[in-house]
Amino acid sequence: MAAVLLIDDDVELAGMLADYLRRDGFAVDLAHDGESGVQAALSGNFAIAVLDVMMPGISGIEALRRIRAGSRMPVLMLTARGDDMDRIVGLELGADDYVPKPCLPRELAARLRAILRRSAGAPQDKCELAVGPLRLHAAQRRAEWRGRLLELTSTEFNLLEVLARNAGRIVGKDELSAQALGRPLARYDRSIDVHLSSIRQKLGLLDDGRSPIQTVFRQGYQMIPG
Amino acid sequence: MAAVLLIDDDVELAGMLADYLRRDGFAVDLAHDGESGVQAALSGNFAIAVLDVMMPGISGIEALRRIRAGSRMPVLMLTARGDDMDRIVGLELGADDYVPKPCLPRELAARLRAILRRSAGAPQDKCELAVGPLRLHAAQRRAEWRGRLLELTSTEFNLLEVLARNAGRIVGKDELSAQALGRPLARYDRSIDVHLSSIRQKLGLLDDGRSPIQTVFRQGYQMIPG
DNA sequence: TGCCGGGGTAAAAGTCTGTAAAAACAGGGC
DNA sequence: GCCCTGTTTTTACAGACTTTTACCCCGGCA
Repeated sequence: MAAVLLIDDDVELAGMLADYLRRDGFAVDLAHDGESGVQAALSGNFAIAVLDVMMPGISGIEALRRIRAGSRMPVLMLTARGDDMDRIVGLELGADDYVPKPCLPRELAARLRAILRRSAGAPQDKCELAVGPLRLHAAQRRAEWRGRLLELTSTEFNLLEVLARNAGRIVGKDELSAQALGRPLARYDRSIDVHLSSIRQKLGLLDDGRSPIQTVFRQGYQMIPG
Repeated sequence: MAAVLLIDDDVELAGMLADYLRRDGFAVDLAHDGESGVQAALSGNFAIAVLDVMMPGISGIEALRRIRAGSRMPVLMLTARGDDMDRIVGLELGADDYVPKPCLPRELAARLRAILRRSAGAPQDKCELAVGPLRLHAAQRRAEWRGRLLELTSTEFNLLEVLARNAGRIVGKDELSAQALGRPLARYDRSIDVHLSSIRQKLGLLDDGRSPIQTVFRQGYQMIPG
């Protein structure tokens, strides 16, 4: 069934939760520290991650930030009760839900199912995207151009993905910054332009000699649909 | 980029949602009661409205009814969880989606994007436009004249597109400015004239030696259909 | 005829974008 | 901790695009 990644340093508690979830029909893998958790989350093998906020080493917040730098997978955070600070910071970083800890396994399972149901409905996630000569495997973060594997950095992939998902529509720089860089666009910020420049170099041209990503002066960029 | 109108009497919650949406790349304006919300929605300045069902004064349902009386803009409703009654009534009135409240900002953003994507696709004027020797592929921002690719700047393309969509009709400068430049026409503004001039140079003449874009003194410009 | 409000267009002025290169950052190994 | 390496952001400047300015023409009207 759904593959869940449970990231929690408390080995015993995590084990218990995992058992319950497995009995409930989930496939569960464990990570007991932030480092390996982030790595596993980015492997693309999980449908959702459950992340403990309080961990030695990288905190849950930091782990979430790193996951979000490379993936939009759903993340549910386990947080100390009433810890609003974390809640707000986490929301900005794009956590999908919170469950106060200690929690009832049954509630956790219910929330997981709710999130999965939601994200299955949202046309956002992970199938495969093809736009003209470009193919994106969002779940694996792989991109091909005319069948050749593209060597993109993480940010470049994010940008390309946002543009591809909105192919045919003009996407503003502010939106690109928010979605691909995870921060609002500041005045005089040229990051988007610079990354776009390198993406264009790596891609190449369309059959008619134009760039697959068009600049619309003062409005943004638009990927040409296929 | 996309302009969102958020109508909710809970000032604090609305403010938080607005902040999140702005960080996510939306342009957000707020209305804190139904009256002003409906008015703003009908101003035509927003791509989508988010409407709280529970409000003092006019309810969300009534607000939706009034908006629908004057506009077909997308409307997303925030509704108390499980409030099926409202859901059904709202659906009949033509709401585009529901999000249970309290809601996760991230989910709201995702749904907004989904609706906008849908409604961008719906008016399928995206396909091809042919006016005389001119062919326009709006979704690809591509223009051909007698089969040859035209090298137009962004603004030139916008102008040409507006004229082509209204081929045979006189389009006023104020309308051209609003649609192609995205701002109202100011006194002494000659931008339209200048861009038209360069478009004419890039196009060339019709078979009968006239310009494909005619000037109608004091009224505007007209593309010759055919 | 001479003035006036428009429009055509070249060129100046002001903005925005492309891109190379430097600087700042982050992760991994020692 | 410190260095090495690859990535992201900032900086700088050149070039492209848009808007403003200026000057010319046209036609209507007193």
